[in-house]
Order: sequence, then structure tokens, then C-alpha cells
Amino acid sequence: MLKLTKKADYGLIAMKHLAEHGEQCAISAKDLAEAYGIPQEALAKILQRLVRGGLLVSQQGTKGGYVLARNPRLISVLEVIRVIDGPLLLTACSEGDADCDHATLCTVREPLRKVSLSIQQVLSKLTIWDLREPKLSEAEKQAPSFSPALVKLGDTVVMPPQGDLPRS
Amino acid sequence: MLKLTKKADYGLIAMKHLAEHGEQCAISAKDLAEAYGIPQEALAKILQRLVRGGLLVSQQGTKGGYVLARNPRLISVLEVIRVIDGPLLLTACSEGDADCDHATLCTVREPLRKVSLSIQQVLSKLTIWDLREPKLSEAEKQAPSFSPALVKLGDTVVMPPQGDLPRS
DNA sequence: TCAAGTCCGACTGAATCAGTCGCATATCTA
DNA sequence: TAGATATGCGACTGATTCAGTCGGACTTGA
Repeated sequence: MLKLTKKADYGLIAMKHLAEHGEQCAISAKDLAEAYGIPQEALAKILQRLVRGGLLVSQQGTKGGYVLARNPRLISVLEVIRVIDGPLLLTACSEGDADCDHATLCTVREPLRKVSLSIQQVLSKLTIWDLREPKLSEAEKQAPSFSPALVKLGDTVVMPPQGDLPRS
Repeated sequence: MLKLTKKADYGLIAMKHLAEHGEQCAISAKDLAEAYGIPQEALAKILQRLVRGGLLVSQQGTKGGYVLARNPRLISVLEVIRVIDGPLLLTACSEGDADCDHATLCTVREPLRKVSLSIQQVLSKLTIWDLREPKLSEAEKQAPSFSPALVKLGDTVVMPPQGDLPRS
């Protein structure tokens, strides 16, 4: 459980590839699909969602393809996942109580919601750029875009949020 | 996506209830189900898994029911989820490469695995006891069983900023 | 020994996921 | 201008997983 869907997986692979190679020219869905052994049509649908989500820009026509809409250092993994798979919630029942009939009875939702927030924050700190080269993460430590941080559960989170968030 | 199944949800609710009330006598699946409006048989199955997983002890017979196998302070949320829903993996393809045909091509797996580990650390730090009373978590801060967790992402430590999330 | 009460394993609809197909639209090149 | 190439979009199908139900096996207490 708690696993990402293949769609999100494919989406991240594509985004990472575009971050690495798509600097100049657009890359077509076909090329991406062939490069990673992903079904073309499936990937195309995912890329379309990313376009609608504002993370990619598409270019139609013969020399068309996809390009990142922003600097990869400003696109978080969380955004990609959220665009493809929808909002990620840890608890089965969403924020609204209306749909959950035992809202008043269910007493674990609140603590779990906090855990969910922690996970989201971890994912929001990781950018597409960070996926690029794992070995570079050491060097990235100094970079302002990826600063050290502390995770605390319960209702308190210590340490000032010095790090700038990737996009808000 | 990335949401817990209802089963895990029910399981956590039950564990929490047992941590609060099941000190002396065993509590039957029926009582638990009625208390939270959960289908009896569905809950029973979940409780059975928790027994097999070594987190609960079952007592058959007229006055039977379930009791926690260990101190609730020593049972992590991660354990409960893992017993009910199986090992939680962020990536679609598991650790073994055999089943994933584009193992060599998929380049995002390694960074995602680290994220997965971070999430697991967060969940393993949270115990059933911590779910008990959210208001007490402030006091629990001093308790040795619940020390501030540090989430490490790869070689760098990542921190969720407090307060609100980056909306996208 | 009987009966009440409980745990336990197999089974059946329902929902979601992964991938496919076909057609419309836009752009570039000859 | 016509053809080739590429994205954009909706509907569809098979497979997997989830949620919940049913009947049987076991233990306990009178």
C-alpha cells in the first residue's frame, strides 16, 4: 500500500528526462516512450495532464513535443504526483466530513492528517532537479533550494521554515 | 493516491481503542465494530491479520476478544499498516528488479526509494500510544518514546516547513 | 454435553487502474 | 496547397485490487 501509481511513475520519469535533455528542443511523447519502454498512448495521456496542470508546455506540429514550463529546480515531486493522481490523502476519508459517516467516531483521523502533511512536505521539498543525479545531492546541500530540515510529528514542528518552497 | 486503505484505517482505530480501553479484559470484534460503525466481519478479518502479525492476541470463547500483544508505546503505526496492507512501497515496481522490465531504464527509482524510506521513518516513529490523545502529544515530547524524528533524504536531511503547505 | 459466543478462511460484487483505439486539431516541409 | 508528423481528447476493455458477506470451526462456561 501507499504506493505510487504507474502513471505517476511514468510522469516523473518523463519530467526527469525533460529536465536533463529538454533544454533546447521539445521532446515528443513517442521518443520518450521508446526511450523508457512505456506505451506511447499511455504516456501521451499523462503528458497531457501535466500540460493542463501547468507543469509542461506542448508544441504541436512536425517538430513538436513537450518542454518543461518552469525551471526543474522549482517543480516539486509533489506537484507532479498531485497533477497526475489527484490530491494525495493518507486517510480514506477526505478532509470534508460529509462523506465519512463515522466522522465523529473516527478518532485517528486527526493524527493521521498530520502524518499526511509531513509526507507531503517531504515530497514538496524534493524537486525534479534533485531526481536528476543522486550523486549530486551532496553538492546540492549547499544550494539554497534544498536546505536541511527537521521533521516533527505531533502538533508542533520545530525549526524555522527557512527553506524556500518550490513554487507556492 | 498514496492514501491508506480503509482496512488500515479500521485497524488503526481498533488498535487505538484497545490501547485506551483494553488494558484488563479482551474486547470482542463485535463491540469494536458497533462502537465505530464498522461492519463486523470486515473488522474481524483485519483483527485476524493483526493477530497473525503478532500485534494482537486473540482469546476465543464466550468472553473472548482481542488484546494488544505489546505495550502500545512499542507498536508503531508503520507496523500496523504493514501487517494489514503489506509492505508499503512508493514505487510501483518493488525492490527486486526481476518483475520490472525497464529496471535498467527507470532512473527515478533510486531517489524515490529514499523518499519512501523517509516516509517509513515518519510512520515508524509514530506509535499507537501517540494516537491516543492528540492534545497530550505536547507533553509526550519529553517522553523518551517519542523523540523528535529526523527525516533523512538520501544524504541530506529534509524538513517540512511548519504551517501551511505549498498549494499548487 | 450442550449451547452461546467468538474466531477463521473462502467467496462474491464494486471500484479503480493500466493500457488501447480512433478521430480531431495544429504545425512544419516539400 | 497537400501530405506527413505530432499533440489533444474522449470512450472503451481487460486486469487487479478493495470492501464487504457468508458459512464453518473452535473455545468457553453452565
